[in-house]
Amino acid sequence: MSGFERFNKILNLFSEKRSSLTVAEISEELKIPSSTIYRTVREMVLADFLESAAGSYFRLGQAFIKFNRIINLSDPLIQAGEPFLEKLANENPIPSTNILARLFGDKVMCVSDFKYPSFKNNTSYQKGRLMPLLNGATSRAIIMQIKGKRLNDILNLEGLKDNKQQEIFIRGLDKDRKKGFCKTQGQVDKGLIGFAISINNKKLGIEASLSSIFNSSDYRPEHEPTIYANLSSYVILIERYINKIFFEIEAYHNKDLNKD
Amino acid sequence: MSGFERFNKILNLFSEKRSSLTVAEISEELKIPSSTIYRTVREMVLADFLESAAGSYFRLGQAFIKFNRIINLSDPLIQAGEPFLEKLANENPIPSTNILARLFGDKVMCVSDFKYPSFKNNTSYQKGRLMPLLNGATSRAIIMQIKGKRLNDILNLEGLKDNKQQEIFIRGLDKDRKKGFCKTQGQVDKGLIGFAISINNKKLGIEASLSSIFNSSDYRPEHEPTIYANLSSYVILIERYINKIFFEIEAYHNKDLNKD
DNA sequence: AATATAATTCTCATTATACGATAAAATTTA
DNA sequence: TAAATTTTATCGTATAATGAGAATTATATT
Repeated sequence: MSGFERFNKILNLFSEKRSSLTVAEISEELKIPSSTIYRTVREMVLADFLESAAGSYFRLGQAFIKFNRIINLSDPLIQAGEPFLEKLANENPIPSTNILARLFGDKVMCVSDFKYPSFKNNTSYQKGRLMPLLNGATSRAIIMQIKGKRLNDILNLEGLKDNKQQEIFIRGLDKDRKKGFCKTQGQVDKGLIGFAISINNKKLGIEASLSSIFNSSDYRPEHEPTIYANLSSYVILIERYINKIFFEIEAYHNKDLNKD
Repeated sequence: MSGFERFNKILNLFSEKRSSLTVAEISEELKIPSSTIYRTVREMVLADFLESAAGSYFRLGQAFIKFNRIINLSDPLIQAGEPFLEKLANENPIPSTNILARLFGDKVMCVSDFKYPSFKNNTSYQKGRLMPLLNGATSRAIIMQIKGKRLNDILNLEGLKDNKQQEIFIRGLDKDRKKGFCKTQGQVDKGLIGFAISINNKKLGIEASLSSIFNSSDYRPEHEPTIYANLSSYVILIERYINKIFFEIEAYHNKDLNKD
């Protein structure tokens, strides 16, 4: 096992449920001698990736808060989209959670969310959380941007290996792509209904979606036109803003070049 | 340079201002051959610490969003304190920003903040941002919990090496500690005035503070009693809640032991 | 479409350094 | 204070990281 691999494996032992670990526990989990773990953990503490807590436990360190902040301040999608989430929530005809999600490699992650105060249900969608790739409107509106070999690779990775099932899934995506939006009910959380539209920027490598999630019990068919109108117009605004950011980034890079 | 050190150095090239870099740039900055950087970057991309963006640039990856979320959901201080920040803002006599900050190693970091809607000034205090260690009430209320050799080490690290200056600074802290609170004006941001009280939990290794920041122009001396009353009562609540969490964590660990 | 240029991966010999067993030291608990 | 646990240090060895350069792939230019 290489140094970096070990580093990564140690970090991935931490979770919502298990937020602190002892060296002995890490050593046991990874089947690696504790003398080695001690050395690695010390390095990680020194670099703020871990911090020592009470009772010889270690937990995740401030480096993640720091780097997360940098992402928040610089991610084009978050920059462009976050300001609109609250407005979208206010304009929706019924209480909603509104989500910006992005494809990272082969995972869909929620990068920003705004919940209308009176929206009761606790959605699975929360900033920083990985989403099921094949379920829910949020993810579908992202996956439907991907085609060909890459789509097949991702579907295989997600366990959809059966050729017939894959074909059905892909045909469903094709339909949604033609319609221009996704709508799913209860695929991720029971009692919820979700609507989503794709956000895309090739130049920045952004494959994302904007979605609104409602309680099925609040929802009536006559709401649908407003929901789509809202999503569509905000997606246009967001994509335009992302494009603006792209040119700013490019200008910044070019400025750098001219310095030399 | 060791493998982990390189990994860390690469990450620390990223900042708010410089949020994406090419391999060539990294190689140039660190004076390391690009073949090596390519290999390391590839590993980091695979583990989601970096992601490739447009134009052969790389930026910070989703791992930081993920781990940041785990911290948010599990950090005892954030769990215990965050729910009170909005209430504190509402109860303060004038518009304020309210901050939970913590000592990590030798750095003070804001881990949560709530700004009252009509509070105009853009404070330097934001979640995820490192704070100046020797200035501002927020930091002072943390530093004043530390004594002896450790305090000296930190002061030296921060550049306060002159013995006489150190003595003056420490005597100031002693006074604040006796008073039980800190108050500073314009030390971090001009035109702002800050009040802070220490939060402490030895068992969990938490050295923190709760603070309220106001515009100096809004502030009148007659506000002070209310400000301190608010801060004090919320610190008591927060410390009590942290203690409760400590026992929950302990119970969880013990449960684990019994499994074997 | 063809070529030029840049970006990325691969190969391989060398050396550095990460590794783990064990001992020593420091810290915590009884 | 002693006992136990946690953490650091030591050191020979094996392994895995390194960097130069070639080969491949992707991107840009004409």
